[in-house]
Amino acid sequence: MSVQKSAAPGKTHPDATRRSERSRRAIYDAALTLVGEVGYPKTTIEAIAARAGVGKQTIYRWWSSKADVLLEAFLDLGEQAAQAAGQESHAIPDTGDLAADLKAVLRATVDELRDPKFEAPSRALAAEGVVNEELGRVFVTKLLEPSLQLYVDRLRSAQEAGDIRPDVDPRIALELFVSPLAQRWLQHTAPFSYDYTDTLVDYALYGLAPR
Amino acid sequence: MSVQKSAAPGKTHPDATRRSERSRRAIYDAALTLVGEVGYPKTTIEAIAARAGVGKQTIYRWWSSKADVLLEAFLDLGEQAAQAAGQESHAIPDTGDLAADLKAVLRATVDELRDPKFEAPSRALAAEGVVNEELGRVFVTKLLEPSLQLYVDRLRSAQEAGDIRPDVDPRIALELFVSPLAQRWLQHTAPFSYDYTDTLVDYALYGLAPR
Amino acid sequence: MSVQKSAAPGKTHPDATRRSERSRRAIYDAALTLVGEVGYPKTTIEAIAARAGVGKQTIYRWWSSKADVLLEAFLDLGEQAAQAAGQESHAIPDTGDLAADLKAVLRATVDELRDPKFEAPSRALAAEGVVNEELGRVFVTKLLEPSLQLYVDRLRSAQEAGDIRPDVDPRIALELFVSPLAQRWLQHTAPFSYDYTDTLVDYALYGLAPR
Amino acid sequence: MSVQKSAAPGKTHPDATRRSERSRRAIYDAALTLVGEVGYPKTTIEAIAARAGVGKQTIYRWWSSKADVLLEAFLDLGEQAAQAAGQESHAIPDTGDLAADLKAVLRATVDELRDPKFEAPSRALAAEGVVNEELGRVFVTKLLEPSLQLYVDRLRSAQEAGDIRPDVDPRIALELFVSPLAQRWLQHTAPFSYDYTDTLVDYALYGLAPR
DNA sequence: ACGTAAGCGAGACGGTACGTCGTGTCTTCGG
DNA sequence: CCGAAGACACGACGTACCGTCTCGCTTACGT
Repeated sequence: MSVQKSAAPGKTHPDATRRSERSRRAIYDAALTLVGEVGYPKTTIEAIAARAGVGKQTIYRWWSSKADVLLEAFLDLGEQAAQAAGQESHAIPDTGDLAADLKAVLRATVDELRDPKFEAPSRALAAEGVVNEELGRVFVTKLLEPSLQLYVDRLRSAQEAGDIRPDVDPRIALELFVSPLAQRWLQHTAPFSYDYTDTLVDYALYGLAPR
Repeated sequence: MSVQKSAAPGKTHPDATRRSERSRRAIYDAALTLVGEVGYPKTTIEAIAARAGVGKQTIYRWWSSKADVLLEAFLDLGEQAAQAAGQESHAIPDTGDLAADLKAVLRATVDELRDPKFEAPSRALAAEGVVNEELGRVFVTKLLEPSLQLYVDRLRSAQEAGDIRPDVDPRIALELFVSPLAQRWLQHTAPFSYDYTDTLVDYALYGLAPR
Repeated sequence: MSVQKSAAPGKTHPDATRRSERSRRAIYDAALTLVGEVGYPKTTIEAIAARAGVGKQTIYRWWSSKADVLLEAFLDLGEQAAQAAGQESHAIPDTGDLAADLKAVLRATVDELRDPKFEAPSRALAAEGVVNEELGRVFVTKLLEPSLQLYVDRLRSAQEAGDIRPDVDPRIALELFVSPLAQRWLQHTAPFSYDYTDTLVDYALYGLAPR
Repeated sequence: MSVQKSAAPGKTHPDATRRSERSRRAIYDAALTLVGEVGYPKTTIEAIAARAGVGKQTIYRWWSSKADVLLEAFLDLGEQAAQAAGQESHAIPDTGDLAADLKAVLRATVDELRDPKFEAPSRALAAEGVVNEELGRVFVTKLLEPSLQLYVDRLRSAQEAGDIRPDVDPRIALELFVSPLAQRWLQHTAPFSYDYTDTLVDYALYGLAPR
């Protein structure tokens, strides 16, 4: 996968120093636009090349598949957004009130998942990752886990403050409220709302059984 | 979508009474087999037709897409499995020990998700459902929700027994342990084990905060 | 070929006495109309059946091919025209002036060949006959030769009158003026006119060499 | 039609300078071979492509129809034969004896029409030309008329020599012996022989009426 | 008069070929 | 010497007809 940093053992990339930055950007833009317009399955490499004003070979030279192009385009989009947002931290706030902090972050996540600009490509990537293990691995590693790690950090801090039982595994704990939201979004099993995410946090923190 | 009960407003199906049961079965078998053998993306309608000994048109006559064929084939597989299992109830056991009951069911689910016979087609359908809302809707309605309803029933019973707080919404509550498992399976975010599902049940029932 | 009267040695026709005259007529009409409208190659048996309000099998029951249907339809058209024209003889007039008689008949032929009602089907049949020897044989036997025989008769009469050399073979002689006209019509090698057919008769009767 | 020289007003051909000569030749060969083997109607574009080891698209890129492919293949065959024959003139011999010269050429024509190598494709093209005016036009222009022009030349020479009446139109005169032969061949109206063509020349030159 | 067997309209079926589109490779040519 | 342009072999698409095969349903015999 092109995303890897280390040199692939097989055929290596051409000289990256001579690469046209112009083309790279145009391809990212075209790919994201097309996925938004016609959906992932109808987005073709030929169309991306045509829209980007680029030869097909220029795409095949640097990426191995449509999914690969889109994945890098999406990563790039994220980086750009991050830079645009300046140094605004992605860390989860730590006001001392764990429930409130988690609810706030999940509400922000709800908003983000509803942003149509991100929806089409991220949904496409998630779907491809379900079926294509290689891409899925990269998707999780590069995009998903870094986000989840923020929850791990906040939960550890809560453990130190005594708000979470010390024997709880934060990496599993975060799934109690993150995964339900993810599933509702991915599989349209049910709509989501602020109320819903708030409830998730309450249930997760205090459990279902009577205290 | 062929799965719909109501007559479609657009072009209607041909006379279903004259339909060849033989062909229908052969197509289901071929579709499931091929998805298992070469994966969903490389499964083509031409190959299904050839393998089933059927004209392509016979597929296009009754289904609107590859995804539609596979969905029905999978539904049919489920029905057959259900019938084969006779009246053996799918209900979640109710021994009075809620945690034990849930852990047992989730362990069984883990086993099922690992069964390669079911994995390829269900993964394919789930992925398609992520990106194709119409199919996703049917997938959820016909396959997912009926299974989830069983948890709702068991949780309600637990509420009556006083094992779950009465103000808890069972439909949301079940997501605390089902969705994390689903996400690990779908997105390969992390491997799953009996330990993991046991932990999920414990966290969900008793919460993360100190009691 | 269905046109044959004698029972074919192989599979025999179904009971002809129960045949639906209504369907037969409707099929002839539909076939001729369609050939006129969309041309022979785009005329399909399915379309003929649909247009005639007839099941496909009713066509396959009585005819062996599209060409066969059209041939019979055209023969029937000719018979109908003949009957409509009453007993008006098709014989070539014999006024005693051979050249004038031939010119008159050829002028009538020119008119007929230009009648669009006849053009499409007869052109289609002629073309099919070029490539399909079996049909070509029937076409020539049933349609072409009977017409040519009329010229043979007239030329023989002229031989008796001393207007044609007695050693001339009339069957060959008629081709001197009939075939050129046929070729111009069939192959669009050149347009035809009354002048042209008059010239043909003159050349044929008196030769090219100085007298 | 691809044969046209002028740029078509509609969609234009792709860049002809990059065209694969190899493919072109292989397609010609495959087309002619297949027409010879299975006949024109059973010759499919798919089969031509497969036999030629070529993608279907490469055929559709350069030709508009099966007939068009075959026409060019046949024209090419003629050109190759012409080149192979070197500068050997195609002109009709002029020994001074017009009748003998014509008889000789017609006898050669009879032989050529019987050559199975030429028969299948030329018959197929002629048939197609009967029904498809556009192709017919090209067929006549490129193949038929150039041959007929040779007769025009010889007849004019005969006129200068006084062997043909000066008021005779050579373009019409040649049809007296060429068209009958053509019709017998095309429509199987009757078999042909050297005797027959000899007779045609005699009748045509000296007429049917007593001298 | 009444089955019963045929022709009939209808149309689903297994196939073949169509003409188009996209893939990934390869070659040509211009900046 | 990279990159745009695009021709190429390949293969799947979804459609159109082919010719065969049931389906009921008349319709007309032959007992």
